Amino acid sequence: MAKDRKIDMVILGLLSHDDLTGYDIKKQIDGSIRFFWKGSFGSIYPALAELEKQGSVRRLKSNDSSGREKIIYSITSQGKEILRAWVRDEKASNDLKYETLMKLFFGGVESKETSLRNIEVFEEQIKADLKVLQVYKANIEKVLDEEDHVYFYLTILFGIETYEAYLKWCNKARKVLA
Amino acid sequence: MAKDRKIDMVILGLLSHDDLTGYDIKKQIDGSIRFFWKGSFGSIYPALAELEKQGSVRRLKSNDSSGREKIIYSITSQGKEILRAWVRDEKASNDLKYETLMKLFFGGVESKETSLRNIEVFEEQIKADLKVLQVYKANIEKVLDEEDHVYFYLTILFGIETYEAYLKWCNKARKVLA
DNA sequence: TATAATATATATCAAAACGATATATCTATT
DNA sequence: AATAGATATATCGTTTTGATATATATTATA
Repeated sequence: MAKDRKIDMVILGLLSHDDLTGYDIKKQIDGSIRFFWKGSFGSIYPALAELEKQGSVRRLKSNDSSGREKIIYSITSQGKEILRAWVRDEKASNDLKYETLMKLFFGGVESKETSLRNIEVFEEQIKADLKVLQVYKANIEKVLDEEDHVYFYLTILFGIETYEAYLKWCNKARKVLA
Repeated sequence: MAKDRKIDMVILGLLSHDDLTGYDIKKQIDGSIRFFWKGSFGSIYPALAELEKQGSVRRLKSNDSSGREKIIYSITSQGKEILRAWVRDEKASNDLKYETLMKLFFGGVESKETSLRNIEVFEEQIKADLKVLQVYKANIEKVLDEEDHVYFYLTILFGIETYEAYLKWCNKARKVLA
């Protein structure tokens, strides 16, 4: 047991760049890092509460004049050290769950047209995501000289490289099935 | 709630090819489909028990003469229909969790050497997996004429295509960091 | 031949994550 | 003024993970 909660590292990582609310964290996960990670409110909010209890993050006063509740979190020096230790740790689990591929793997139980359709749906999604990635790439290339942007840039390149490979595979797969 | 359990589809899919034990299912997940899916005993055994209760799989008599307990499962016609309906359903969630990429994304909190090392570890793993995939490919190309093997072949091609893209990215990433 | 190590096989459990839902406020649009 | 959508926190049942326990069978090695 005592599994390491990966969501903690996402949170600490994002907070190492900026002070954020739980909602902000979710937005960033669904935005710039969605090409290699995902996370839900159901894990973010409880994790923030525990990280605060542990002293890895602290609550900033919400200077929102309205009654709207909003909790802005900030990383502490302890949190920074935990993040650094995790980055230094060589072991990393890279897990993918491609339901599309699983449907294709078991495609023999249905018609060839069904599999072709599943490939098509996958392809459409990838094409849409690739467009977004290319916009990210163009924007970040303008500010690449700033130190921290290099790391963001690398993950964008990863997304583009893999998504282009997916599209290449879609074409091959179509030919093999035909 | 009432989320659809993906592990059920893995199990039904694998049982649509062969009668298997829970242990066999785990071996197949860790073998031929590990390039796009993963699953643990903790989900397999409870899922098998529930699928049996639902009538989607049935228990075959273990004709093992020894005292060794061994439960061989077989898919029922109901199970086959559930599997087919899932394959026909266009929606599919393709989720990846690349801890390596996350470490790189937050690489700014540590030295450049640390990030280069993380890339190196990733690259070694991918190279090893790629070799396995190429062996699979060579073997399956000998029996490609058999109907069901085409679908396996497609997933192998997917693995090779994406892993080669990862390696290309590793080289690019090294250059960008340098 | 004994014995140690590894593979086979099922099962369970706490911790983690998912995905959906509830609640409420703020902002923009019609 | 009404409505729709974005912001924001929180919780809950379900699913999955990853580790561990238990026991037998097989293979390797001393």
